[in-house]
Parts: sequence; C-alpha cells; structure tokens
Amino acid sequence: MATARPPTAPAAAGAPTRRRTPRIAGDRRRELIALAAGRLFAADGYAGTRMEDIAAAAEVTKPMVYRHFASKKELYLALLARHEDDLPTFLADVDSAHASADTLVRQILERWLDYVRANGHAWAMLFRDHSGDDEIQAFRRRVSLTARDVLAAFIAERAGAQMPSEQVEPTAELLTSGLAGLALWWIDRPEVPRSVVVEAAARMVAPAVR
Amino acid sequence: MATARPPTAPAAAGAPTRRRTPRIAGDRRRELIALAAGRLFAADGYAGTRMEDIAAAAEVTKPMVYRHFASKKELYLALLARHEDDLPTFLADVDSAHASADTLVRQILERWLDYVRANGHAWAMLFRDHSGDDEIQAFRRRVSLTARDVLAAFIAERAGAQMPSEQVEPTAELLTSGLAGLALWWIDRPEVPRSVVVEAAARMVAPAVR
DNA sequence: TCTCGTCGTTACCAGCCGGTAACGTAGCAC
DNA sequence: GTGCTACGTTACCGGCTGGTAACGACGAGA
Repeated sequence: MATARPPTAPAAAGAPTRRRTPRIAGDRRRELIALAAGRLFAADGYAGTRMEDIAAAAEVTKPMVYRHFASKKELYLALLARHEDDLPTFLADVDSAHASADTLVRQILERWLDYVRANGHAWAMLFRDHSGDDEIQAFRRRVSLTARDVLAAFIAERAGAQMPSEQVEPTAELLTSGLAGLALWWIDRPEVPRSVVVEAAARMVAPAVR
Repeated sequence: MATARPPTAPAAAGAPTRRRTPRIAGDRRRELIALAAGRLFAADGYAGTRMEDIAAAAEVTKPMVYRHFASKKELYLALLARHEDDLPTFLADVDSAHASADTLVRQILERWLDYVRANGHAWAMLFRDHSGDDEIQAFRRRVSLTARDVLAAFIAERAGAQMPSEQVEPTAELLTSGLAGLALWWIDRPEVPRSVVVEAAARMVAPAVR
C-alpha cells in the first residue's frame, strides 16, 4: 500500500503506462462520452453497462465521465430526455384530411422507420432495456405510455363506431408492442429494405384505423 | 471481529431473535421457494431480484435457498425450463382442417390466454425481463425465437401465395411482439374479460393468416 | 515566460449482494 | 430414550462497481 507515490516521474523511464488521450474541448468530449454511452446502454441496458466501460469506449477514464455527468442515472436520463417528445410527432402534423387511409398509414410508417434508423440507440434504450431503479423505469414507462395513448386516440378517431370502445386500449397496446418489437428486429437487420417493413406493418395496422 | 462466539445460548434469554420457520419436508420447501422466486423474478427481473428477498418471501433464510438451488442462475433457469416447450403447443394440435379461419384463430387465442392467466410469472420472466448474463439471455432468446418461427411457419402455410415470402418473418415478429405485449398488459388488468382481448387480437391476426 | 483554469490521470473507498462455513435442533427409526 | 439425518440459523467473506480525492500537465492569455 504505497500511501503517496513520489509526485514526479509517473513511469519508470520512457515507457508511458497509459497513452494519454489528446486534450480536446469540454463540450466536444461531453458529446463523445454521450455517444459512447448511448451505444453501450442500447446494447447492454442500464444495469448491464458499467461506467468504466463507457469511459473506455469514449477513450478516457472514469473521472472524466463524472466531470460531465453527475451520476450514471443522470447520464442515462439525459440521453433519453433528448428523445422524450419525439414519439407523438409522427401522428401529430399529418394531413389526415385529403389522403386515403392507406397512403396516410404508409406515410406515417415511413417517417417513423426513418426516425428509428437514425436514432436506433434511443429506441433500444426505450424498448429493449427494462432495468434500472424506479425513477428510470418510470421515465421509460411515461414515454411509452404517451406513445400508446396517442396511438389510441388516433385509432378511436379513425375507426369511429367500427370498433367497440373497450377494444381501443388493448388494440393500441398490441400495436405499440408489435411496432416496437418490429423496429428492434429491423435495427438488427440493416439489409432489410424499409419498404418490406412498411408493407408488413401496414397490413397489421390497417384493420385498426379503418 | 468475534472469531468464534460461545456455541451455546444464541440469544440472551427468552427473547428469540428470529421466529424460527416451522420445519417441513424438503420437497415441499423447495416448491415454496420456487413459487416465491417466480413471483419476485416476474415482478423485478433477474438482476432486480436479490436472493435475500427470495428467501424472505419464502419465509426462510438464504442458506436454505442455496440448499435447494446451487445458484441464482440455476434457480432462474429451473423456473424457465418448466415452461420451455409450452409455447409451440398452442399451434400444434389444432384441427386446421374443418374449421373456418376465424373460429380457428379464436380457439388458439383462447387457449393461449388461458395459459397466460395460469402462468403469468413465467410469461413475465420470458417477455418482460431482459436482464441477466449471456447464458440467461440466450435461453430466453431461444424460447421466443422458437415461438416466432412456429408462428412464421403457421403464417406461411395459411397465407399461402397471398403474402410475399420476405414479409413472413417481419410479420411474425410483429405478431409475437404484439401478442407478448398484449399478454403483459392483460396480466396487469385482471378485470378485463378474456373475450375483449381475444377480439382485439383476432382483428390483428386475421390479415396475416388469410 | 509565467500563471491559471481546465482537461486528464492514478489510486482508492464503501456499499451491495452472491455465496459459504459452522453451528444448532426437530423429529423419525429403532 | 437415543442417535442420526436433514432442516434451519447466524455470521461472515470477497468481488464487483458506482463514486471520489488528490494529483499532474497542456496551452491560452498576460
């Protein structure tokens, strides 16, 4: 137990123990850390990801991560918060007036899939990961519940009297779960063209909105 | 650091430190522990459940759990293994010959939902939990992949030339994810009658098998 | 060239939790 | 009664990991 090493000469002579990471501006480093964290959280979930690994993936050491983010939880929530309000937008500004139900659904699905492709990490953090303490689970739950409710409202509006009211919620749940799972499936298969996914999804969604 | 306490007289006098659990046969105790573990694993997932909590829920202490199960992982996998082969059975022995597609689908859904009601813990362990090391994740993945493939084969057979082959797999993925999520939703809402869930599910499944 | 703020490092602590050693004791077989 | 076996307990260890203290050094501005 060496209590205090002689302050000068960190390594013996000429052999640097660890390659020092080049010094860059704080903001930029913060983004690199956030990027690495997103990748790891998406792959291994909150509980399965260690701060040490995030630091290594960002090519720095742990205290650097803690300089930019107060805790593991804050880092995770900061990443999720960037996408908190994205989901409802797919159904929001859509011209449901003059367009056939079929083309309308396809347009929405295409926009949504483009988003998933561009933000796969956030999607996986939201819908693949289930770990974390109560606060984290509550956050994810809030986001996905909002998505489900927006979809439920959309269904109720489009389907009208065709669907008994007590079936709106289970149908919305079925669709959000199914679409979330389909998106995760697609994220793992970059070779599958978007049109195939749109087609498969449209076939299932159609009976709920018409 | 008391190295060795005097062997006799564990508590001072007359005040039992912990109410000793009544002694019962090993097999029966093992089942009680498995039952408690199933409840906790279903609610909090693998990583979120502590062996100490399982022991407490079974009204024993930790070493008793370890007498019946070698490790946390073995306990978890033992619970899952009981249901490993259940999923394909819903589509297996069904008389697809003389029955309309609609009644056939409804029969399958009803049998499946009855199973979910009776085995909610296993269902949640399979489809809500995502934590655990590689071996555990591989086990769950194998089970749900099997389910998806069986469903895909069913779709391919029923839909026939109606559906392009490259859409069979994403459709199966969409349905398994959707149905799994719907089941979890229903588990949390015992007041919802089975018929409502069957109706909502049938509406979505129909276009894939006809 | 000197100084100071920020970027980066090493080495460490503390708490949680899976797992175990060692020890009691209830009750069935005889 | 008296063992003997299996059921049950207390008390502990060790590793993993989130988080921190203390220190070093690069580089922009004076």
